[in-house]
Amino acid sequence: MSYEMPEQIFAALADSNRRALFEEISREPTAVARLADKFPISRPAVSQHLRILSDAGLVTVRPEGTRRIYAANPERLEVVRAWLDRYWGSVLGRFAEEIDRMNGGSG
Amino acid sequence: MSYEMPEQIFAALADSNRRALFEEISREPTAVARLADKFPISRPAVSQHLRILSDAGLVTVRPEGTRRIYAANPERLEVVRAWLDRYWGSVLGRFAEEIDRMNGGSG
DNA sequence: CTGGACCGTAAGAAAGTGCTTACCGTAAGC
DNA sequence: GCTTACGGTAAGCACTTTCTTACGGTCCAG
Repeated sequence: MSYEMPEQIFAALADSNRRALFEEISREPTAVARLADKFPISRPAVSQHLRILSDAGLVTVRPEGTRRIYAANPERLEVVRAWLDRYWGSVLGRFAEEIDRMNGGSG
Repeated sequence: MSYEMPEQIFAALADSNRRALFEEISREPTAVARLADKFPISRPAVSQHLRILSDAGLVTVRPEGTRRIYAANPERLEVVRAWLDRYWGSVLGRFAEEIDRMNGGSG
């Protein structure tokens, strides 16, 4: 396949805590401890979620002293949109074939 | 919240077998046994995936004799697109604020 | 009614996920 | 140096997911 599989991205976004973290980070680049304060999970749990988001390319890190500031990488969501567009393209393509067939295009 | 949470949809699409099943079904409404032939998993496994896709509203069923024909419900993906749009809206909103701030909008 | 095709569900095994606590390394401040 | 704040990672646990086989129910053909 010539397009990137959204495997990790969908998996990353499938968890509501991760989606919430991602949206929070999108509002403002944030350090880990601060995220752990805002969410009802421990700091290591936050770290682990951030790891998954990072592996999916959805967030980036910037060290700042002892802190690590996580920022969103919204462009990465283009992969999802591309998947949607491609999907719709093929579905609409099939729909067009159907219409064509109903108009006697091949029968 | 005034918009529907894409919880189940993202979860359903997070599995690659399920995405593949969904795309296959989108190409053409298909019976369970036929899907089981096309995929490297057992028929019950297919049934279970279809259940999850069905619960997420991504597919519909139509009985045909003893067969059950599964068809895709592509409109359901609008929930994903809506999430993306809403996300981008807020991100771009923040970006605009940033620009405004750089132009001395509030400082 | 009997036989065969189709399919959902139950049960159980194996693997994966998400959380916690405990620990260790690194950077800044005294 | 010593202490404090910060955060990644390991270990272990509970829960969930995903698959299998086994079973039972439904519809059509004869």
